[in-house]
Amino acid sequence: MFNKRVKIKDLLQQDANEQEVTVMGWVRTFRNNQFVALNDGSTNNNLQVVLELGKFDEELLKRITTSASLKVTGIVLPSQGKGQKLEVKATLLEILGDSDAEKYPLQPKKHSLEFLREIAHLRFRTNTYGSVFRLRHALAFAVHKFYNEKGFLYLHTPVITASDAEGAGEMFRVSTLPFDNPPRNEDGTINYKEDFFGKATNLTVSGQLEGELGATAFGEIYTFGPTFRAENSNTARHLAEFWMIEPEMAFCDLEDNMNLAEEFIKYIIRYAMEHNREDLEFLAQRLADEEKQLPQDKRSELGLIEKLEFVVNNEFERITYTEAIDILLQSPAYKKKKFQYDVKWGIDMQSEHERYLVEKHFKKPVIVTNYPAAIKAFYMRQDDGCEPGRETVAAMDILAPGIGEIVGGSQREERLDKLEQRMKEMHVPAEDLWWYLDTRRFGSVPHAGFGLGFERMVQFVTGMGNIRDVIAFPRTPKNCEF
RNA sequence: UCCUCCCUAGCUCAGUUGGUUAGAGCAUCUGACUGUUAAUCAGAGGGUCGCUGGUUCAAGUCCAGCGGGGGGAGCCA
Repeated sequence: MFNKRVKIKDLLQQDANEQEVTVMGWVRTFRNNQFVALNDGSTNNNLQVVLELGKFDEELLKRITTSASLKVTGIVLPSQGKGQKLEVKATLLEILGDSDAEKYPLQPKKHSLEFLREIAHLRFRTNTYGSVFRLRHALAFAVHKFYNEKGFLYLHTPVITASDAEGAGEMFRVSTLPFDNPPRNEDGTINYKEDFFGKATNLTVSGQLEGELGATAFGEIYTFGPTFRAENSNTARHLAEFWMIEPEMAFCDLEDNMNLAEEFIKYIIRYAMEHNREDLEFLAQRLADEEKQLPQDKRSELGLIEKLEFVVNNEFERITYTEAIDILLQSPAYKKKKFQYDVKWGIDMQSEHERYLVEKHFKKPVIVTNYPAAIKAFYMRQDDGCEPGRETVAAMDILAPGIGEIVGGSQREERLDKLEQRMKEMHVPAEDLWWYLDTRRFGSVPHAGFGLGFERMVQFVTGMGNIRDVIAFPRTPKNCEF
């Protein structure tokens, strides 16, 4: 019978009622041969278990080492010590699993995130990752809660896909062919007709195209699943396997799309702030301590919680691409030639430009809309009435301080002729996407959607600087451990 | 993929112009103490200096290649 155990988080919220309880967890520290700091993952706050001197066998006490797992039954009493409101005076103590202190890599001391990343299977047992992953859970739950309350249908789009048409990046090939000797056509190319699906297949880079199929039947749908990019990206904000949320709405234009994205982001942040306050406070303190070592000018103006409150309580700035370029051209940074890359209408904005807009100029999340058609995807709706040479599309990117692009979306091109013409221009094979084009053939409607990188959202909320620290088992180039 | 920095004990890091037996703090172990808060005090053990090769009388230290990691950039979410 294990299910009679009390979660430490719940126990710590009770009064010291002198009742008997049973708790289970892992030892964080064992002080003075008397005090066990026990943690069960429900909170960073440890339960103090008191072992009265002489009551327990010496050999048993020796086995209470860092991360040994314990079952403790005892009486909940007001704590005589200072660090906690209550404690459990043990009457029964059972070691469920020993932990060899000489071999166990985690110690009751500060470890670097780089080291902990190498022991990702154990890092959940630290306060930092405990808070990060409880927050990740809260955010994921809030995503579903938000869309459910809005009447969106959760659509599971496929992980394996045959469409290579989206151009969102390099793809991972999925195949059961023998890679050392695959069947070949007469011209030497690989014969995918012999492959499992009878054609070349890959892991998905986006559920959007399938999402549009759902939206043009259910009205509003969202997807929330894993996404794969085989880019050789070695940065603190890229993963080869990450999670993305992609809502797609029929009868929806660019402005509706922006409104939803802004409301959505604020909702899930607010949910985390309400439900995981202690974890946020812990991470805020961690970040503040870390920044103490930085020079004054590199430190954040706002603490983590102040930053989130600011985002939740203020409107996102909304500007067009053209306005963004004008701001950059007028900026002191541009005039002093501080930018490494040149600024002019038509460029794809570089990180330094986006950072200037978000972190220096507006100091809040910014939604940039109506990008040049030439630098955006084929499915984005072409703006009407553009002057020649300045064609734009109804795209919108949300840029967040410290993270960069957190949302990318657009109103979709619902006019069949315009879509087909654009696909031709961009060499997207229309015959492979016949099913996508059918939505424009049969009852086409104005519709829009966006993708939100979930890990980047978790980074933003937790303040973690490296995306590898907000996903349980990060997949990056040359790294697929665990 | 490019630029740049780093790799010394379980962890974090010192290690001088190349020079005898490579150090510290924390952790671990042993003992003491016992209402502690990353407990404290005393002692002990613990090293293929990332790997391979080169220069040299002599390499942790200099050079080259490879591997791994950090920061920045590109690609993007």
